Amino acid sequence: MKKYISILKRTKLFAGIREEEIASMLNCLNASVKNYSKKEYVFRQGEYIRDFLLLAEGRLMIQKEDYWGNLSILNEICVGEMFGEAYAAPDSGAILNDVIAAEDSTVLFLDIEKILSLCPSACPYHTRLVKALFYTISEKNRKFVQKLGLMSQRTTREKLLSYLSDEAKKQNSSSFIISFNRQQMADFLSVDRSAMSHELCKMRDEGMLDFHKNEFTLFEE
Amino acid sequence: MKKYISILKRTKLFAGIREEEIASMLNCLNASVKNYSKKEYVFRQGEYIRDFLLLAEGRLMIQKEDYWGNLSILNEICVGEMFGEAYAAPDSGAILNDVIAAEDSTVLFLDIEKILSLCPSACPYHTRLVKALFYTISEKNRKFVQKLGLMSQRTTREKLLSYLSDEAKKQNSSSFIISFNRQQMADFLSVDRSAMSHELCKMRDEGMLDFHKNEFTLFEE
DNA sequence: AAAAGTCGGTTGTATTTACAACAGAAAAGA
DNA sequence: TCTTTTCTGTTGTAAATACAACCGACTTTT
Repeated sequence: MKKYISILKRTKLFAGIREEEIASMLNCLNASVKNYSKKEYVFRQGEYIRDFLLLAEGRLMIQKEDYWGNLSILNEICVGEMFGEAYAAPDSGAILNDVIAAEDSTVLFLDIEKILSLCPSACPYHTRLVKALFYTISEKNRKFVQKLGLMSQRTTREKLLSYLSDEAKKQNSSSFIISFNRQQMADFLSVDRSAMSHELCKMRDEGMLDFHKNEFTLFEE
Repeated sequence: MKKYISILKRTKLFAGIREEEIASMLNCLNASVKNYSKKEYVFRQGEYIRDFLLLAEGRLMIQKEDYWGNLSILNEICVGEMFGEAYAAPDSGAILNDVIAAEDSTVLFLDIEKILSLCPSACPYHTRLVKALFYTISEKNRKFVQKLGLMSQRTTREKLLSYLSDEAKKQNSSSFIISFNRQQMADFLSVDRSAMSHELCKMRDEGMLDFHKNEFTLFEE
Protein backbone atom coordinates (compact mmCIF):
# COMPACT_ATOMS: atom_id res chain seq x y z
CA MET A 1 0.00 0.00 0.00
CA LYS A 2 2.85 2.35 0.84
CA LYS A 3 4.12 2.55 -2.70
CA TYR A 4 0.96 4.34 -3.71
CA ILE A 5 1.12 7.09 -1.14
CA SER A 6 3.44 9.22 -3.24
CA ILE A 7 0.92 8.98 -6.06
CA LEU A 8 -1.97 9.82 -3.76
CA LYS A 9 -0.14 12.89 -2.50
CA ARG A 10 -0.43 14.35 -5.96
CA THR A 11 -4.17 13.71 -6.35
CA LYS A 12 -6.68 16.46 -5.75
CA LEU A 13 -8.31 14.43 -3.04
CA PHE A 14 -5.24 14.19 -0.84
CA ALA A 15 -3.47 17.37 -1.93
CA GLY A 16 -1.58 19.07 0.89
CA ILE A 17 -1.91 16.19 3.34
CA ARG A 18 1.21 14.66 4.90
CA GLU A 19 2.17 11.11 4.01
CA GLU A 20 1.66 9.74 7.51
CA GLU A 21 -1.80 11.24 7.56
CA ILE A 22 -2.63 9.71 4.21
CA ALA A 23 -1.54 6.34 5.51
CA SER A 24 -3.80 6.60 8.53
CA MET A 25 -6.67 7.83 6.38
CA LEU A 26 -6.29 4.93 3.99
CA ASN A 27 -6.56 2.68 6.95
CA CYS A 28 -9.63 4.52 8.16
CA LEU A 29 -11.22 4.22 4.71
CA ASN A 30 -10.57 0.49 4.45
CA ALA A 31 -8.38 0.94 1.41
CA SER A 32 -7.60 -2.08 -0.73
CA VAL A 33 -5.70 -2.46 -3.99
CA LYS A 34 -6.59 -4.43 -7.06
CA ASN A 35 -4.91 -4.87 -10.43
CA TYR A 36 -6.71 -5.12 -13.74
CA SER A 37 -5.31 -6.12 -17.06
CA LYS A 38 -6.26 -4.37 -20.27
CA LYS A 39 -9.91 -4.87 -21.29
CA GLU A 40 -10.90 -6.26 -17.91
CA TYR A 41 -14.09 -4.94 -16.31
CA VAL A 42 -13.88 -3.00 -13.05
CA PHE A 43 -17.63 -2.45 -12.72
CA ARG A 44 -20.50 -3.53 -14.89
CA GLN A 45 -23.67 -1.64 -15.65
CA GLY A 46 -26.36 -2.48 -13.11
CA GLU A 47 -23.99 -3.23 -10.24
CA TYR A 48 -24.30 -1.37 -6.98
CA ILE A 49 -21.21 0.45 -5.86
CA ARG A 50 -20.07 -0.05 -2.28
CA ASP A 51 -16.64 1.46 -2.77
CA PHE A 52 -15.37 4.30 -4.82
CA LEU A 53 -12.12 4.02 -6.63
CA LEU A 54 -8.99 6.02 -7.15
CA LEU A 55 -6.78 5.20 -10.10
CA ALA A 56 -3.12 4.70 -9.17
CA GLU A 57 -1.86 3.39 -12.49
CA GLY A 58 -3.16 2.94 -16.04
CA ARG A 59 -6.32 4.30 -17.58
CA LEU A 60 -10.01 3.47 -17.34
CA MET A 61 -12.96 4.05 -19.63
CA ILE A 62 -16.51 4.77 -18.56
CA GLN A 63 -18.54 3.32 -21.37
CA LYS A 64 -21.83 1.79 -22.38
CA GLU A 65 -22.84 -0.81 -24.90
CA ASP A 66 -26.44 -1.02 -26.04
CA TYR A 67 -28.56 -3.91 -27.32
CA TRP A 68 -27.23 -3.50 -30.81
CA GLY A 69 -23.58 -3.43 -29.81
CA ASN A 70 -23.09 0.30 -30.28
CA LEU A 71 -20.39 1.49 -27.95
CA SER A 72 -20.32 4.93 -26.36
CA ILE A 73 -17.45 6.23 -24.31
CA LEU A 74 -18.64 8.69 -21.72
CA ASN A 75 -15.41 9.54 -20.03
CA GLU A 76 -11.88 8.43 -19.39
CA ILE A 77 -10.30 8.21 -15.96
CA CYS A 78 -6.59 8.99 -15.81
CA VAL A 79 -4.05 8.42 -13.03
CA GLY A 80 -4.99 10.27 -9.86
CA GLU A 81 -8.63 10.64 -10.80
CA MET A 82 -11.54 8.94 -9.10
CA PHE A 83 -14.75 7.25 -9.99
CA GLY A 84 -17.89 6.42 -8.07
CA GLU A 85 -17.85 9.32 -5.63
CA ALA A 86 -21.33 10.28 -6.85
CA TYR A 87 -22.60 7.02 -5.38
CA ALA A 88 -21.80 8.02 -1.82
CA ALA A 89 -25.35 9.28 -1.47
CA PRO A 90 -27.92 6.83 -0.15
CA ASP A 91 -30.44 5.51 -2.70
CA SER A 92 -28.10 6.36 -5.54
CA GLY A 93 -29.08 3.20 -7.38
CA ALA A 94 -27.12 1.02 -9.72
CA ILE A 95 -24.46 2.44 -12.00
CA LEU A 96 -25.50 3.11 -15.56
CA ASN A 97 -22.27 2.26 -17.32
CA ASP A 98 -19.43 -0.18 -17.52
CA VAL A 99 -16.01 0.73 -16.18
CA ILE A 100 -13.27 -1.03 -18.07
CA ALA A 101 -9.48 -0.93 -18.04
CA ALA A 102 -8.08 0.68 -21.19
CA GLU A 103 -4.58 -0.35 -20.11
CA ASP A 104 -3.19 -2.51 -17.33
CA SER A 105 -4.32 -0.61 -14.27
CA THR A 106 -3.96 -0.42 -10.52
CA VAL A 107 -6.99 0.68 -8.59
CA LEU A 108 -7.46 1.68 -4.97
CA PHE A 109 -10.84 0.96 -3.45
CA LEU A 110 -12.05 3.17 -0.60
CA ASP A 111 -15.10 2.64 1.53
CA ILE A 112 -17.79 4.98 0.29
CA GLU A 113 -19.85 4.84 3.46
CA LYS A 114 -17.08 5.94 5.74
CA ILE A 115 -15.97 8.94 3.82
CA LEU A 116 -19.00 10.99 4.71
CA SER A 117 -20.10 9.55 8.01
CA LEU A 118 -17.23 8.18 10.06
CA CYS A 119 -14.78 9.65 12.54
CA PRO A 120 -15.36 13.39 12.23
CA SER A 121 -13.09 13.86 15.20
CA ALA A 122 -10.73 10.89 14.98
CA CYS A 123 -9.35 11.95 11.59
CA PRO A 124 -8.28 15.57 11.82
CA TYR A 125 -8.19 15.76 8.04
CA HIS A 126 -11.63 14.34 7.56
CA THR A 127 -13.33 17.70 7.05
CA ARG A 128 -10.70 18.61 4.55
CA LEU A 129 -11.25 15.34 2.73
CA VAL A 130 -14.98 15.93 2.50
CA LYS A 131 -14.37 19.39 1.13
CA ALA A 132 -11.88 18.07 -1.43
CA LEU A 133 -14.39 15.42 -2.39
CA PHE A 134 -17.01 18.09 -2.81
CA TYR A 135 -14.76 20.14 -5.06
CA THR A 136 -13.87 17.10 -7.11
CA ILE A 137 -17.45 16.16 -7.70
CA SER A 138 -18.22 19.78 -8.55
CA GLU A 139 -15.47 19.79 -11.10
CA LYS A 140 -16.69 16.56 -12.60
CA ASN A 141 -20.13 18.07 -12.74
CA ARG A 142 -18.84 21.02 -14.73
CA LYS A 143 -16.99 18.65 -17.04
CA PHE A 144 -20.19 16.75 -17.68
CA VAL A 145 -21.86 20.00 -18.64
CA GLN A 146 -19.02 20.64 -21.03
CA LYS A 147 -19.35 17.19 -22.55
CA LEU A 148 -23.09 17.73 -22.86
CA GLY A 149 -22.30 20.89 -24.77
CA LEU A 150 -20.10 18.81 -27.05
CA MET A 151 -22.72 16.14 -27.53
CA SER A 152 -25.39 18.67 -28.35
CA GLN A 153 -23.47 19.68 -31.45
CA ARG A 154 -25.43 18.43 -34.44
CA THR A 155 -22.77 17.61 -37.01
CA THR A 156 -19.63 15.49 -36.94
CA ARG A 157 -17.56 18.51 -37.91
CA GLU A 158 -18.90 20.61 -35.04
CA LYS A 159 -18.27 17.81 -32.59
CA LEU A 160 -14.72 17.40 -33.85
CA LEU A 161 -14.02 21.11 -33.62
CA SER A 162 -15.43 21.29 -30.10
CA TYR A 163 -13.49 18.25 -28.98
CA LEU A 164 -10.21 19.24 -30.55
CA SER A 165 -10.34 22.82 -29.36
CA ASP A 166 -11.19 21.59 -25.86
CA GLU A 167 -8.13 19.34 -25.99
CA ALA A 168 -5.94 22.18 -27.29
CA LYS A 169 -7.16 24.32 -24.41
CA LYS A 170 -6.62 21.55 -21.88
CA GLN A 171 -3.09 20.83 -23.09
CA ASN A 172 -2.46 24.52 -23.56
CA SER A 173 -1.06 24.19 -27.07
CA SER A 174 -2.39 24.13 -30.60
CA SER A 175 -0.34 20.96 -31.05
CA PHE A 176 -1.32 18.07 -28.84
CA ILE A 177 -1.55 14.31 -28.50
CA ILE A 178 -4.76 12.51 -27.70
CA SER A 179 -5.05 9.19 -25.94
CA PHE A 180 -7.88 7.84 -28.08
CA ASN A 181 -7.44 5.93 -31.29
CA ARG A 182 -9.87 6.75 -34.11
CA GLN A 183 -12.48 4.21 -33.07
CA GLN A 184 -12.42 5.38 -29.46
CA MET A 185 -12.56 8.98 -30.54
CA ALA A 186 -15.63 8.20 -32.64
CA ASP A 187 -17.22 6.35 -29.73
CA PHE A 188 -16.45 9.29 -27.47
CA LEU A 189 -18.11 11.71 -29.86
CA SER A 190 -20.92 9.28 -30.71
CA VAL A 191 -20.31 9.35 -34.44
CA ASP A 192 -19.48 6.83 -37.10
CA ARG A 193 -15.76 6.17 -37.42
CA SER A 194 -15.59 6.26 -41.20
CA ALA A 195 -17.68 9.41 -41.39
CA MET A 196 -15.43 10.99 -38.79
CA SER A 197 -12.30 9.92 -40.63
CA HIS A 198 -13.75 11.37 -43.81
CA GLU A 199 -14.56 14.66 -42.10
CA LEU A 200 -11.12 14.87 -40.49
CA CYS A 201 -9.41 14.51 -43.86
CA LYS A 202 -11.73 17.07 -45.38
CA MET A 203 -10.85 19.53 -42.64
CA ARG A 204 -7.18 18.82 -43.22
CA ASP A 205 -7.60 19.47 -46.94
CA GLU A 206 -9.31 22.73 -46.13
CA GLY A 207 -6.25 23.72 -44.08
CA MET A 208 -8.00 23.89 -40.73
CA LEU A 209 -5.78 21.34 -39.03
CA ASP A 210 -3.17 18.67 -39.53
CA PHE A 211 -2.57 15.31 -37.90
CA HIS A 212 -0.22 12.38 -37.88
CA LYS A 213 -1.41 9.36 -35.94
CA ASN A 214 -2.53 10.74 -32.57
CA GLU A 215 -0.86 14.12 -32.85
CA PHE A 216 -3.10 16.96 -33.92
CA THR A 217 -2.30 20.54 -34.80
CA LEU A 218 -4.97 23.22 -35.15
CA PHE A 219 -4.41 26.23 -37.38
CA GLU A 220 -5.82 29.71 -37.01
CA GLU A 221 -8.33 30.51 -39.68
CA MET B 1 -38.77 36.03 2.88
CA LYS B 2 -40.94 34.13 5.32
CA LYS B 3 -43.45 33.07 2.69
CA TYR B 4 -40.81 30.92 1.04
CA ILE B 5 -39.84 28.94 4.10
CA SER B 6 -42.69 26.49 3.69
CA ILE B 7 -41.44 25.85 0.15
CA LEU B 8 -37.87 25.47 1.32
CA LYS B 9 -38.93 22.95 3.93
CA ARG B 10 -39.89 20.64 1.12
CA THR B 11 -36.63 20.95 -0.78
CA LYS B 12 -33.93 18.30 -0.50
CA LEU B 13 -31.50 20.87 0.76
CA PHE B 14 -33.51 21.85 3.82
CA ALA B 15 -35.40 18.60 4.34
CA GLY B 16 -36.01 17.81 7.99
CA ILE B 17 -34.91 21.17 9.32
CA ARG B 18 -37.28 23.22 11.49
CA GLU B 19 -38.67 26.46 10.12
CA GLU B 20 -36.96 28.66 12.68
CA GLU B 21 -33.66 27.05 11.81
CA ILE B 22 -34.22 27.61 8.14
CA ALA B 23 -34.91 31.26 8.81
CA SER B 24 -31.67 31.67 10.71
CA MET B 25 -29.76 29.77 8.05
CA LEU B 26 -31.16 31.97 5.30
CA ASN B 27 -29.92 34.89 7.26
CA CYS B 28 -26.53 33.26 7.65
CA LEU B 29 -26.36 32.59 3.92
CA ASN B 30 -27.26 36.16 2.94
CA ALA B 31 -30.40 35.03 1.18
CA SER B 32 -32.09 37.43 -1.19
CA VAL B 33 -35.11 37.07 -3.46
CA LYS B 34 -35.57 38.12 -7.05
CA ASN B 35 -38.42 37.76 -9.51
CA TYR B 36 -38.04 37.06 -13.19
CA SER B 37 -40.67 37.23 -15.88
CA LYS B 38 -40.91 34.67 -18.63
CA LYS B 39 -37.96 34.68 -21.07
CA GLU B 40 -35.85 36.86 -18.80
CA TYR B 41 -32.21 35.84 -18.27
CA VAL B 42 -31.04 34.81 -14.79
CA PHE B 43 -27.43 34.20 -15.78
CA ARG B 44 -25.66 34.51 -19.09
CA GLN B 45 -22.92 32.34 -20.49
CA GLY B 46 -19.52 33.66 -19.46
CA GLU B 47 -20.65 35.24 -16.20
CA TYR B 48 -19.03 34.28 -12.94
CA ILE B 49 -21.35 32.97 -10.29
CA ARG B 50 -21.05 34.40 -6.80
CA ASP B 51 -24.32 33.00 -5.53
CA PHE B 52 -26.14 29.81 -6.13
CA LEU B 53 -29.85 29.81 -6.57
CA LEU B 54 -32.83 27.88 -5.35
CA LEU B 55 -36.03 28.05 -7.34
CA ALA B 56 -39.09 28.94 -5.23
CA GLU B 57 -41.60 29.43 -8.04
CA GLY B 58 -41.76 28.86 -11.80
CA ARG B 59 -39.34 27.00 -14.04
CA LEU B 60 -35.89 27.67 -15.45
CA MET B 61 -34.01 26.36 -18.45
CA ILE B 62 -30.30 25.76 -18.67
CA GLN B 63 -29.58 26.33 -22.32
CA LYS B 64 -27.01 27.38 -24.86
CA GLU B 65 -27.18 29.17 -28.15
CA ASP B 66 -24.32 28.90 -30.61
CA TYR B 67 -23.03 31.24 -33.32
CA TRP B 68 -25.56 29.99 -35.79
CA GLY B 69 -28.53 30.38 -33.50
CA ASN B 70 -28.94 26.68 -32.74
CA LEU B 71 -30.48 26.29 -29.34
CA SER B 72 -29.75 23.39 -27.00
CA ILE B 73 -31.55 22.81 -23.75
CA LEU B 74 -29.32 21.04 -21.27
CA ASN B 75 -31.60 20.84 -18.31
CA GLU B 76 -34.68 22.26 -16.69
CA ILE B 77 -34.84 23.43 -13.11
CA CYS B 78 -38.18 22.92 -11.35
CA VAL B 79 -39.50 24.31 -8.07
CA GLY B 80 -37.34 23.30 -5.13
CA GLU B 81 -34.30 22.50 -7.27
CA MET B 82 -31.06 24.43 -7.28
CA PHE B 83 -28.53 25.67 -9.75
CA GLY B 84 -24.95 26.82 -9.44
CA GLU B 85 -23.89 24.65 -6.52
CA ALA B 86 -21.09 23.23 -8.69
CA TYR B 87 -19.53 26.69 -8.69
CA ALA B 88 -18.87 26.68 -4.96
CA ALA B 89 -15.39 25.36 -5.70
CA PRO B 90 -12.62 27.93 -6.13
CA ASP B 91 -11.37 28.42 -9.69
CA SER B 92 -14.55 26.99 -11.09
CA GLY B 93 -14.52 29.50 -13.93
CA ALA B 94 -17.33 31.12 -15.84
CA ILE B 95 -20.58 29.31 -16.48
CA LEU B 96 -20.94 27.68 -19.87
CA ASN B 97 -24.64 28.21 -20.42
CA ASP B 98 -27.48 30.65 -20.14
CA VAL B 99 -30.06 30.31 -17.42
CA ILE B 100 -33.41 31.66 -18.51
CA ALA B 101 -36.89 31.76 -16.99
CA ALA B 102 -39.29 29.46 -18.85
CA GLU B 103 -42.16 30.91 -16.82
CA ASP B 104 -42.51 33.78 -14.38
CA SER B 105 -40.20 32.68 -11.60
CA THR B 106 -39.09 33.49 -8.09
CA VAL B 107 -35.50 32.78 -7.24
CA LEU B 108 -33.64 32.71 -3.95
CA PHE B 109 -29.97 33.64 -4.07
CA LEU B 110 -27.67 32.17 -1.42
CA ASP B 111 -24.06 33.05 -0.80
CA ILE B 112 -21.92 30.37 -2.33
CA GLU B 113 -18.82 31.15 -0.31
CA LYS B 114 -20.47 30.85 3.05
CA ILE B 115 -22.09 27.54 2.54
CA LEU B 116 -18.88 25.59 2.73
CA SER B 117 -16.71 27.76 4.91
CA LEU B 118 -18.66 29.75 7.45
CA CYS B 119 -19.95 29.16 10.97
CA PRO B 120 -19.33 25.44 11.47
CA SER B 121 -20.23 25.92 15.09
CA ALA B 122 -22.67 28.81 15.04
CA CYS B 123 -25.12 27.00 12.79
CA PRO B 124 -25.84 23.60 14.29
CA TYR B 125 -27.35 22.46 11.02
CA HIS B 126 -24.45 23.53 8.91
CA THR B 127 -22.89 20.07 8.68
CA ARG B 128 -26.22 18.67 7.69
CA LEU B 129 -26.56 21.33 5.03
CA VAL B 130 -23.15 20.50 3.56
CA LYS B 131 -24.07 16.85 3.47
CA ALA B 132 -27.40 17.60 1.79
CA LEU B 133 -25.58 19.76 -0.71
CA PHE B 134 -23.17 16.95 -1.39
CA TYR B 135 -26.00 14.52 -2.00
CA THR B 136 -27.73 16.98 -4.28
CA ILE B 137 -24.68 17.54 -6.40
CA SER B 138 -24.12 13.78 -6.52
CA GLU B 139 -27.63 13.27 -7.73
CA LYS B 140 -27.21 15.93 -10.38
CA ASN B 141 -24.02 14.21 -11.41
CA ARG B 142 -25.84 10.95 -11.93
CA LYS B 143 -28.54 12.76 -13.89
CA PHE B 144 -25.92 14.23 -16.17
CA VAL B 145 -24.58 10.76 -16.81
CA GLN B 146 -28.08 9.70 -17.70
CA LYS B 147 -28.53 12.61 -20.05
CA LEU B 148 -25.17 11.81 -21.62
CA GLY B 149 -26.46 8.31 -22.21
CA LEU B 150 -29.47 9.85 -23.91
CA MET B 151 -27.36 12.17 -26.04
CA SER B 152 -25.08 9.37 -27.13
CA GLN B 153 -27.98 7.70 -28.91
CA ARG B 154 -27.37 8.05 -32.61
CA THR B 155 -30.84 8.32 -34.10
CA THR B 156 -33.83 10.53 -33.38
CA ARG B 157 -35.94 7.47 -32.67
CA GLU B 158 -33.49 6.11 -30.11
CA LYS B 159 -33.30 9.47 -28.41
CA LEU B 160 -37.08 9.71 -28.29
CA LEU B 161 -37.43 6.22 -26.86
CA SER B 162 -34.78 6.89 -24.22
CA TYR B 163 -36.31 10.20 -23.25
CA LEU B 164 -39.89 8.99 -23.15
CA SER B 165 -39.11 5.84 -21.23
CA ASP B 166 -37.06 7.88 -18.76
CA GLU B 167 -40.06 10.15 -18.27
CA ALA B 168 -42.40 7.20 -17.87
CA LYS B 169 -40.07 5.80 -15.23
CA LYS B 170 -39.75 9.15 -13.50
CA GLN B 171 -43.52 9.71 -13.39
CA ASN B 172 -44.07 6.05 -12.64
CA SER B 173 -46.71 5.54 -15.31
CA SER B 174 -46.83 4.61 -18.96
CA SER B 175 -49.06 7.66 -19.38
CA PHE B 176 -47.49 10.97 -18.51
CA ILE B 177 -47.38 14.68 -19.26
CA ILE B 178 -44.20 16.47 -20.26
CA SER B 179 -43.44 20.13 -19.66
CA PHE B 180 -41.74 20.75 -22.99
CA ASN B 181 -43.45 21.76 -26.17
CA ARG B 182 -42.23 20.13 -29.37
CA GLN B 183 -39.59 22.73 -30.11
CA GLN B 184 -38.21 22.55 -26.58
CA MET B 185 -38.29 18.79 -26.67
CA ALA B 186 -36.29 18.85 -29.91
CA ASP B 187 -33.81 21.32 -28.42
CA PHE B 188 -33.50 19.10 -25.35
CA LEU B 189 -32.74 16.05 -27.49
CA SER B 190 -30.61 18.05 -29.94
CA VAL B 191 -32.58 17.03 -32.99
CA ASP B 192 -34.53 18.82 -35.68
CA ARG B 193 -38.11 19.57 -34.70
CA SER B 194 -39.72 18.54 -37.96
CA ALA B 195 -37.69 15.33 -38.15
CA MET B 196 -38.68 14.57 -34.57
CA SER B 197 -42.33 15.30 -35.28
CA HIS B 198 -42.13 13.03 -38.27
CA GLU B 199 -40.53 10.25 -36.25
CA LEU B 200 -43.08 10.60 -33.44
CA CYS B 201 -45.96 10.17 -35.87
CA LYS B 202 -44.25 7.21 -37.46
CA MET B 203 -43.88 5.57 -34.06
CA ARG B 204 -47.53 6.28 -33.33
CA ASP B 205 -48.54 4.70 -36.64
CA GLU B 206 -46.46 1.67 -35.75
CA GLY B 207 -48.43 1.36 -32.53
CA MET B 208 -45.54 1.99 -30.15
CA LEU B 209 -47.10 4.97 -28.44
CA ASP B 210 -49.85 7.55 -28.56
CA PHE B 211 -49.96 11.24 -27.74
CA HIS B 212 -52.30 14.17 -27.55
CA LYS B 213 -50.64 17.52 -27.04
CA ASN B 214 -48.23 17.01 -24.16
CA GLU B 215 -49.69 13.76 -22.89
CA PHE B 216 -47.87 10.65 -24.00
CA THR B 217 -48.74 7.00 -23.56
CA LEU B 218 -46.25 4.23 -24.21
CA PHE B 219 -47.44 0.77 -25.21
CA GLU B 220 -45.81 -2.55 -24.55
CA GLU B 221 -44.42 -4.05 -27.69
C1' DA C 1 10.00 -14.67 -40.24
C1' DA C 2 5.40 -15.77 -41.00
C1' DA C 3 0.78 -15.29 -39.50
C1' DA C 4 -2.81 -12.97 -37.34
C1' DG C 5 -4.72 -9.03 -35.83
C1' DT C 6 -5.30 -3.92 -35.44
C1' DC C 7 -5.64 0.53 -37.32
C1' DG C 8 -6.75 4.36 -40.42
C1' DG C 9 -8.31 5.89 -44.76
C1' DT C 10 -11.41 5.27 -48.82
C1' DT C 11 -15.48 4.24 -51.47
C1' DG C 12 -20.40 3.46 -52.73
C1' DT C 13 -25.04 3.06 -51.48
C1' DA C 14 -29.10 3.16 -48.64
C1' DT C 15 -30.92 5.58 -45.02
C1' DT C 16 -31.57 9.39 -42.11
C1' DT C 17 -31.51 14.11 -41.07
C1' DA C 18 -31.57 19.24 -41.84
C1' DC C 19 -33.77 23.00 -43.70
C1' DA C 20 -37.26 25.68 -45.59
C1' DA C 21 -41.82 26.40 -46.44
C1' DC C 22 -46.73 25.80 -45.74
C1' DA C 23 -51.34 25.09 -43.52
C1' DG C 24 -54.69 24.03 -40.09
C1' DA C 25 -55.50 24.11 -35.10
C1' DA C 26 -54.96 26.12 -30.84
C1' DA C 27 -53.77 29.76 -27.80
C1' DA C 28 -53.00 34.44 -26.61
C1' DG C 29 -53.98 39.13 -26.98
C1' DA C 30 -56.67 43.22 -28.20
C1' DT D 1 -65.32 38.56 -30.93
C1' DC D 2 -61.73 39.25 -34.07
C1' DT D 3 -56.91 39.36 -34.86
C1' DT D 4 -52.47 37.83 -34.19
C1' DT D 5 -49.26 34.67 -32.74
C1' DT D 6 -47.75 30.17 -31.54
C1' DC D 7 -47.75 25.40 -32.13
C1' DT D 8 -47.76 21.02 -34.63
C1' DG D 9 -47.75 18.12 -38.42
C1' DT D 10 -46.58 17.59 -43.36
C1' DT D 11 -43.93 17.66 -47.57
C1' DG D 12 -39.96 17.91 -50.78
C1' DT D 13 -35.23 18.44 -51.57
C1' DA D 14 -30.46 18.82 -50.48
C1' DA D 15 -27.07 17.36 -47.40
C1' DA D 16 -25.08 14.41 -43.97
C1' DT D 17 -24.61 10.01 -41.86
C1' DA D 18 -24.56 4.89 -41.19
C1' DC D 19 -23.07 0.70 -42.78
C1' DA D 20 -20.46 -2.59 -45.05
C1' DA D 21 -16.61 -3.75 -47.42
C1' DC D 22 -11.85 -3.32 -48.85
C1' DC D 23 -6.83 -2.24 -48.72
C1' DG D 24 -2.33 -1.14 -47.29
C1' DA D 25 0.48 -0.02 -43.26
C1' DC D 26 1.76 -1.26 -39.04
C1' DT D 27 1.92 -4.32 -34.48
C1' DT D 28 1.72 -8.20 -31.98
C1' DT D 29 1.95 -12.99 -31.50
C1' DT D 30 3.68 -17.46 -32.28
